[in-house]
Amino acid sequence: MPRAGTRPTSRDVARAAGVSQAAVSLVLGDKWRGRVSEATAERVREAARTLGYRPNLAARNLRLGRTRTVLLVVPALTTEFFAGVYTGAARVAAQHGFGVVLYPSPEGIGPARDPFASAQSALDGVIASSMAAEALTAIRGDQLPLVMLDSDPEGSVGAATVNLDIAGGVRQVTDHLLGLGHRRFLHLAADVASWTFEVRARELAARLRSVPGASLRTAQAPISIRGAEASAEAALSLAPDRATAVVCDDDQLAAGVYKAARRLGLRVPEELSVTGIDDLALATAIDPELTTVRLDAELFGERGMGALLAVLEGRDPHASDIPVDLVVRGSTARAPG
Amino acid sequence: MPRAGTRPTSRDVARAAGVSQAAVSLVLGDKWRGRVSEATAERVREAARTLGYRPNLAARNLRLGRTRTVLLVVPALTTEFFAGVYTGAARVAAQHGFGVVLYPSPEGIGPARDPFASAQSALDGVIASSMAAEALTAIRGDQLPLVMLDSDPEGSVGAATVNLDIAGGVRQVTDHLLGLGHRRFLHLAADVASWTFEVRARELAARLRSVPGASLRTAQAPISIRGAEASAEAALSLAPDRATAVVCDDDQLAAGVYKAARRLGLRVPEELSVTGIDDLALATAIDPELTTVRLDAELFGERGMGALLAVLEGRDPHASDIPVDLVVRGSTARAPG
DNA sequence: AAGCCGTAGTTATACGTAAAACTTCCAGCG
DNA sequence: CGCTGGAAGTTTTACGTATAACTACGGCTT
Repeated sequence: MPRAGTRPTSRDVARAAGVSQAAVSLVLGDKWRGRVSEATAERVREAARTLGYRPNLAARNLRLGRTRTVLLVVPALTTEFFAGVYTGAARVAAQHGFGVVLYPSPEGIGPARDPFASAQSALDGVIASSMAAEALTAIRGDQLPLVMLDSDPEGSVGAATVNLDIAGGVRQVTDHLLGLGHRRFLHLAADVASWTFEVRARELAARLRSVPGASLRTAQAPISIRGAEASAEAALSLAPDRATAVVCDDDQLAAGVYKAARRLGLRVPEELSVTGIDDLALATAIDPELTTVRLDAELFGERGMGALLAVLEGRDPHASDIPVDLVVRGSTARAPG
Repeated sequence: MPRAGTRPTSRDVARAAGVSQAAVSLVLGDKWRGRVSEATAERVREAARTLGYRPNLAARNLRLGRTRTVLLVVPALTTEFFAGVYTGAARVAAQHGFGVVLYPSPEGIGPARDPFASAQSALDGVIASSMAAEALTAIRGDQLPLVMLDSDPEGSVGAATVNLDIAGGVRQVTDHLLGLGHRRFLHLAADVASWTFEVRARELAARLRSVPGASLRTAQAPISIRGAEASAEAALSLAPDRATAVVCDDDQLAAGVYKAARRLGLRVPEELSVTGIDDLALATAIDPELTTVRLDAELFGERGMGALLAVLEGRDPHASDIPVDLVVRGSTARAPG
């Protein structure tokens, strides 16, 4: 009989079933074939059920030296994108008996010097978005198996990388706008130092360089609607050779451009075409609906977890970029004039 | 010298500092006053530093019988609201040496029968949103300390509750619209069985019952822009006594109403006033900006964690509702006619 | 009949930490 | 001078699990 108020242990189950603790461990761990008779095994299972036995994870983790838990490090969860990444990662993890702990970037959460206060040694591996930069050094110090999301394949020596084909998406957006006759571009860039944004800038510039008569201006903005509004309003005020198309680093920035356009009396898409990246719910909430690049966040998370599992099992995390799709909606139209 | 490839243990630190393992535990656990000399303590700290020692959490948890980790159960993270709740909870938790594990509602994540596959016994307590209903029974079975967010104070026997003053918010919204002359109301309700939504319906109905000539119609919709659009379009098509004000259960639903209004050729706010609840970024992205009730998600999370800490320490989690604010923007105007 | 093997278990141990209980030494007091 | 008491440690144990190593026994082969 287990002492009241305490959770039953495998020893309590053993006592109830009239066997040794080892037998309980074997049966419940599904390692009993040829070691325990079917009748005894059933008695053990029955005892565990009636006592409501749950193995103590701390003890198991200590014994096994691993936790079957991985950490997902993401920037602030201000959009549903990383929620989707989490969902995908957690689904694949669950299929393999793993759990995923979500670690949104500090930003006032705790002692920033130790982003892993709650996790520390209790992890088997880490999946980290390149946007959560400051956490990386700490991870490296712990030399845990690491998968980087949307990060420079060259720069992340040692770590596996899983990337979205952002370059391809930007190419599609640019070609779409060029096809509509646009030549004067504004790139509204996120003011975050992260590879995934560098790719956007690089690809857009590269694409436009090959087009005679094309011009590209760049404005930086914090990733928020208000921030984008201010930045875009300033950039679009230069009347004479104002841009006719604004390529934004993400959908939130695009929503800010809508507001700036409204203030300036510019109609979207007649006088100004706007594009985003992400395809958030926001993209269809605003009017006109936003032409954007759809990123499959859940697939991204699934692939990330898949790669980490591969690393953990000593397999090769063969990385190929995840394709993205241009979704043409009402925010882009033929260039004016 | 610790064997290569393995993390150093407290015994390794002890060896390096020339003391016993117990001394290391005392020093690093800050329980050494009067038990270990300052000089020895410093030697231990130095050794721990140079070896890069991190205590093994599994061992500590096993020894102490607690994990200093709590679970936050929330519905899907499709808006930034629960991200804010997490941030607030995690901040307070960190100040008390606790960690918070986020558990977004299953919805295809894992074996739904066991929502705590990754957590199980490794928890000291749970904070759960009433919107994540199915998880509750499982929690109850584990009889962990529990704090419910936005849940019926009567219904949640035994558990502490922390609530937003949603009723007050609905009252403010209704009074605002009544003051603008509106009498025909449509309530666009979330089709989720949860106390926080029941309160909205009850309070709105109660308020309007006391107003002569006021009418209230209700339409249900899934919490998404598309869902709200379809539901609102149907409800607003009844031409003769169509509602002039739509009170929505949250901002996403309100965004759907905008789209329905656009399809029906109704101008917001001239012909139709619309209100939301939450004050998400979305509220200022749409045009006109949305009149809504601002909920302080971070404060909500802080209070939730505070209440749980109180329960864990045997104190009284004195619960008072968290005030909310009506934010009047461009989506509400005088009733037409 | 001796040896062997498969079945059905048990006993013993290790994981790393925290802390209770013990030891040793020395200073100070009566 | 013997005794007390505090300082500064050490030794030991327990937490609950998984598993390696061992035992006991009956049936079968040779």
